[in-house]
Amino acid sequence: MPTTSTTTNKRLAQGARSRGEILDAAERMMAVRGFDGTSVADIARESGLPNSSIYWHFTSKAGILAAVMERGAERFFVAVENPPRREGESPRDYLGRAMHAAGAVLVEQPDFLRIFTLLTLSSEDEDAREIVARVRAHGRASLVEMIGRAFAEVAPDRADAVGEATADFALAAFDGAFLALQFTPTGSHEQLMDQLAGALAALGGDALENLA
Amino acid sequence: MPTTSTTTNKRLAQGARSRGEILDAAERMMAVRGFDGTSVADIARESGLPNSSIYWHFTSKAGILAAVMERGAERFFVAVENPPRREGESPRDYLGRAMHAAGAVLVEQPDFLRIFTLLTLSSEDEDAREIVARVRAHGRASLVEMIGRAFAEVAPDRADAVGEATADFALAAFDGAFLALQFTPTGSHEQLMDQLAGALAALGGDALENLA
Amino acid sequence: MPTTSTTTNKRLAQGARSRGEILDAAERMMAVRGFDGTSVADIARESGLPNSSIYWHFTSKAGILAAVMERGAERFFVAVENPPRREGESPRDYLGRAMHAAGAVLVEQPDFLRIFTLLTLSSEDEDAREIVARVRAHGRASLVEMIGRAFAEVAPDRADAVGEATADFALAAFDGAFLALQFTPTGSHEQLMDQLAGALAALGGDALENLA
Amino acid sequence: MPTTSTTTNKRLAQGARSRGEILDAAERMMAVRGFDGTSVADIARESGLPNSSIYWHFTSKAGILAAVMERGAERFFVAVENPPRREGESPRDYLGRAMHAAGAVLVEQPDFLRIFTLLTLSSEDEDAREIVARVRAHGRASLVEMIGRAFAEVAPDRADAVGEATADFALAAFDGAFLALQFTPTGSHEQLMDQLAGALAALGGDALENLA
DNA sequence: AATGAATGAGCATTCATTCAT
DNA sequence: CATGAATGAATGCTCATTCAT
Repeated sequence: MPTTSTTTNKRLAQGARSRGEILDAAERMMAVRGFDGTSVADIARESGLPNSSIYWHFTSKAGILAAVMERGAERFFVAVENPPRREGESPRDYLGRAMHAAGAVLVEQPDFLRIFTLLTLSSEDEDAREIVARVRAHGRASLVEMIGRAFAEVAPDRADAVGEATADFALAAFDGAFLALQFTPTGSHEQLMDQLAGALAALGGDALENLA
Repeated sequence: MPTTSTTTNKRLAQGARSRGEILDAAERMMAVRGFDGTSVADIARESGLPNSSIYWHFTSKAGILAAVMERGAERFFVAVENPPRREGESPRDYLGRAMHAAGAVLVEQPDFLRIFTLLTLSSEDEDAREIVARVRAHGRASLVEMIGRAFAEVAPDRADAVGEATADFALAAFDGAFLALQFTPTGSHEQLMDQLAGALAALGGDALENLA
Repeated sequence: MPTTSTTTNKRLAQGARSRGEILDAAERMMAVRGFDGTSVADIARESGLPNSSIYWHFTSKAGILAAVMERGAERFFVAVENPPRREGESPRDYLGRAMHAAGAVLVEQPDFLRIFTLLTLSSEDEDAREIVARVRAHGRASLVEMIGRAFAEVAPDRADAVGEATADFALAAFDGAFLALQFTPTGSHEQLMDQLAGALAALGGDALENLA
Repeated sequence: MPTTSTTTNKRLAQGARSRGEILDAAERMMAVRGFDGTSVADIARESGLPNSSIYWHFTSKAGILAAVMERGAERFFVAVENPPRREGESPRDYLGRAMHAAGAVLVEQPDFLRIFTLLTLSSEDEDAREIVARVRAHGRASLVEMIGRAFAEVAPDRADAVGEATADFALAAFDGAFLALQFTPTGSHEQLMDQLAGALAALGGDALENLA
């Protein structure tokens, strides 16, 4: 593992570069072949570094996955910020805009999402489950906020409750859209996002009534 | 009159039983650890047969997966039959009933669906892709029919078009519901199915107007 | 193993046919891939019989080899009969004719000779060594006789001694010719045989003088 | 000035030593049991290194064979240098001396020659065939030169043609001598070499006349 | 900050052989 | 006369990991 001493910056820089290259290689390969299907030797070959150098930067293969996910989650969290609401905008219109923005992550970070989804399905590993839980919770929170913001004007008091009531459905549809895209890479995620916005507007309206 | 003696049949029957046990073991393990995470030795141990016996029944590890999927797909196709519509039933009500029935597969055949979803994400293999394609196509067709049936009374001429327009969204939401359930095994798939029915009723109504 | 009882001839005939097909398949494959390189499963596939049927006809894989060699040796012994001498024919001329005839075996029984040569090189096995010894001894004896016959007229009393003195060299050259042919299948074995006849005529002449 | 430190060299040297030991073990075993008859585990046991270490030094079992042959061919090429001719020496006498020297390789490099001959017989592999072709071509060229040198004085203009005309026969006899020695390890290769010299002197004389 | 060499455990697969039928 | 099913031992090879340098 790298020392934190104040040796020449060049070494530090080179170290960081190598680390990044390993993570890039690992992310690319694991997205395609999965965690088990990607060997440390594969990552070494892909990154151009010798096998053993990987163990200087990471303690284990699982450690690489953890680092890939950590970096990916960071980027993901940055990307899923909801847009501000425009005055007078209907819930349906806001949801359309926000969902469209959120959908960008489907095509911009497919590698991260593939590994993430694979992890959702196979994680017996404790560390992995924790990351999955954190990312899912964050994604859900973002959807809760999005839906809440959509209904903030028409029902300021019950907006949050509406978000809470429909977020799981929204998250499921979002996940499913990603899955569909994996199988049909040419598919239109934009139509799916738009339909999801429509669905949430309707479901939200229903929930609003039930909460009355 | 069969020429094969009863003694021969006994031998054959035992062979078929062994084959089935191998498939059971493989399905169970691959659903949990994935294809790469499941070794042939694992399957052997789980099925109680020696490693080499597996190769009497299947030509390769990939062949086991293919057989697991084939058998699973058959069972799946049997299970996803849509219920008949009741007279006077609203689209929303029929969709609620049908979706609820369809949702049963989520808890009844989780192993098959796990492997199937894993395969959707990682399949570079040609044979695997073909099975995935077949099952997805069948599932989608079933949803098209379900939605069409729901709107058959209110718009006999445009019912099929409505199904076609919303099936991809429905499929995505269905997939996503399964995914959510994998991460939160205690979650309520019934609520998700009910919300999906509501969403489809709304989206279907919209589509109906656009088609007018 | 087959019973020797007087059951219907049909069964016996079928048994013999199967046995022969196994031997044919084994000879073909072992000539190309060697003994170790040929699996029982290979022979089964090539002969069209199930794996286990082979063990009804032969006790072991080594037993198949033994049978292949036995049959091959029989055929070989039939083929290497030397032609009779013509009156007044010079040693060189007779050797030319006889060597040419003997050379036919090089192209007519290449499979047997390949396995035989392979066996010469690798045989640790006792049974194999014995067969090799028998065939080599027979081949050598045939050459002794050939050379003896060639010189029978010019030196009736020392002809056999001449054969004895040059047979090892003749055998070596013969073996080497076969080897060369394996590497260069298009090569001319006839020229080699003719040169061998010339060489033996010369060496025989020398030997004749030394024996005087 | 080499940049590699002495400590690094130590590591490298040990690696080279291990590689050599693997080759030694492989050569020894393959000469006795053939390529197929020698397992990687055998080589590992014989060399004292674990199975997996062999794969650090070589990419495959076939790669080991290739390396064994490469090294063996190099040594072989060094060993088969023909001696210079002495003034006034007869073709027969020179051939006797040269053939005797060449025959040394039969007892000094039996392992290489065994593997080489085995390869001649069984090589379907392309790389193997290439090495066999190279070694055979080199050996033949050496014999051409030997015979040419023998006749250089008595027929300076036709000496090369004589070599060319008899080299294939010489090569065959040489191969055959090796083969005979494998079957009868106690046999006298020296007598065979001497007879081969005699045969070549005679055949060469004939060829000389035909070329006149 | 890195890396060449090594290693024990495990991988998918094939082996020669057996045996109940 | 024949064979479907099975099996323990081995096959060539890859795995994640370690460590001296």
